[in-house]
Amino acid sequence: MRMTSIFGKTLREEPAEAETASHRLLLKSGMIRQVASGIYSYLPLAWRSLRKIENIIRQEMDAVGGQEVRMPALHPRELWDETGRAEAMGQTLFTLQDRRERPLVMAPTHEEVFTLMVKANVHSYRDLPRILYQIQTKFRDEARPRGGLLRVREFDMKDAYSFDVDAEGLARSYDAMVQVYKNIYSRCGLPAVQAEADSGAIGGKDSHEFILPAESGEDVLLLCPGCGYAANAERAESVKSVQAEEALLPMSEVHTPGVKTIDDVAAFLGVSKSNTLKAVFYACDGQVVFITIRGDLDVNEIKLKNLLHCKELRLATDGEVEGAGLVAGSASAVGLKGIRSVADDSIKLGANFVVGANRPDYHLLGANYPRDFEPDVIADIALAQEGHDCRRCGTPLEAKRGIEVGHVFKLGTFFSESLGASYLDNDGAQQPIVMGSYGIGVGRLLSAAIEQNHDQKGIVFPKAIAPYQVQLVALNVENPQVAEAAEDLYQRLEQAGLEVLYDDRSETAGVKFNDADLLGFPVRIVVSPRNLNQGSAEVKLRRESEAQLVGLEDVVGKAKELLEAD
RNA sequence: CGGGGUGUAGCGCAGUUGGUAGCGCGCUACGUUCGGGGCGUAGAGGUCGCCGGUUCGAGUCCGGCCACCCCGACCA
Repeated sequence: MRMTSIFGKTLREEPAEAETASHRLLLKSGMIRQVASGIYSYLPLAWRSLRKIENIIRQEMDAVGGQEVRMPALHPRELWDETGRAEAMGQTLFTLQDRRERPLVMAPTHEEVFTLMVKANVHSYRDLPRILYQIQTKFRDEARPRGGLLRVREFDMKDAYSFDVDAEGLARSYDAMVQVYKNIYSRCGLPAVQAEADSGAIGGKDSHEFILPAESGEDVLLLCPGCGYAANAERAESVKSVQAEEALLPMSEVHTPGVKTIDDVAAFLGVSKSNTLKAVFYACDGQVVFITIRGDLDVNEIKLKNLLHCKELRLATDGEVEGAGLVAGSASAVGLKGIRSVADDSIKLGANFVVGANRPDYHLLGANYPRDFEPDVIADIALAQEGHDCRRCGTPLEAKRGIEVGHVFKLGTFFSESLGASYLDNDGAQQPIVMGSYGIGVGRLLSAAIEQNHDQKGIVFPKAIAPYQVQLVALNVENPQVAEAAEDLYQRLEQAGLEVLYDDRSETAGVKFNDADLLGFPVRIVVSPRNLNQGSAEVKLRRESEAQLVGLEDVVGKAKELLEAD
């Protein structure tokens, strides 16, 4: 392709809208164009890269026996009502009506239609296992699209679904898919970390996310440098310190005028925060829930939401707290009646806690579980944080922001049971099909790859996903010798099967070099009067600063060699 | 949905007390220059986000709306 022919232009000035590196570089290089919030057009360079990513995904999926299919993006809403997901997805689901006012949805994912298709085509254990996938457009009305292609409302996604006879089969499919994902990231130049993830209210038991550490990411990853444990902060567990054993003291009241927060209580009474219990009030589908957690810890709302099985969880309003007869700032579960009470298991790790006295300006000393209070449920609902110790090896955990570049779920039988997808086992008994689901966003992978691979001057494309492999730069194209040599080289490079973008514009050297650095193809070849005087051209990798002079006849070989070694 | 910000040429921006809209980049033509965004001359390019109001007159003042960006909440 010639630079004078290609559709799309690089920008000289920084796009004002873009803050994250990949967004800025995608706009500046003229690869994408925004149409509306979270909706983008892809120009030829971006599209070539996206197709390369898709093909890598196809190759890896096919290698484990995945079969590519194609599902509709438009679904009848009743299908989503049947599994309850229309309600669960809420406003994220794009909905519309057809001319007869029948409700439809623009599909955000495809568990339902895949399950139905399998229901129609799988009847026996002999038809299993299967792994099906598609690469197709998804629609999600995200509350806040951001970061260019990082979070958008319309995007191409590879979604795969596994269908097995039992949990053991699912485990095999799941492991195979995990390996597929690792291969994909490695080929795309992404050091993604496999992390334990929350599977959501409808997901099954096991779930992992693949997270690329990056400042621009939206997720928080907790990593153990000691043993490699990695988990999304939504789900991570950590060691809660254990207080030294001490004899139980009787409860006694203490006057604490104006003291409300845990910090104030600990400071006023001269105790550590882990010697206090904190009361937090949530509204779970409108019902006030009383949470008790040790003062040094915070509530993980995802864990709490999963525990309570509620659709909507939020902090209770002041009105709701008062209405429930609770005293904010001096509340505790001691003597609590008529309100659902949940506690973090940290209440067992210590004794003689300071708690609220349930009347303003007073606290209680020497509160002990279960002598003085007994919550309805005790579970791990604490937020793991940086500096907490790893559950497995005790090393302090590190926190990193990251981009979720893939998510795998063990779904179990939720969808097969709600939609009636079953098979006959070899005893002739009906069994629900056991499912897994696996997703990768193609555009997010591209932007993540750029987040990971760029420098001050521009993109440094990993070779497998670069729109072109070679940028051929001719300086002084008006010079007939340069034009002739560059044309000849261009032909020979293409004949050798290399993908070349030939910069045949009459621009100055600075413009061309800056554009070459911005676009960031792996190999740059420079033809100029200076090089031609030595019968040579210059060959250089984008990620290296030093070029080498190579005889014109050897340039094609050198370019191939560099690409293979890269 | 809460908080903050921005809408003027393809991109980046200026526009004073209200008086018929400007700069840089890019684009077109010509000339010059030629190894890291060179220079000159001449051009083309605008419903000033939208609607309403005030006024002789609104990019500018007032009211309403819309869009986009950032932080947070949310995210099967």
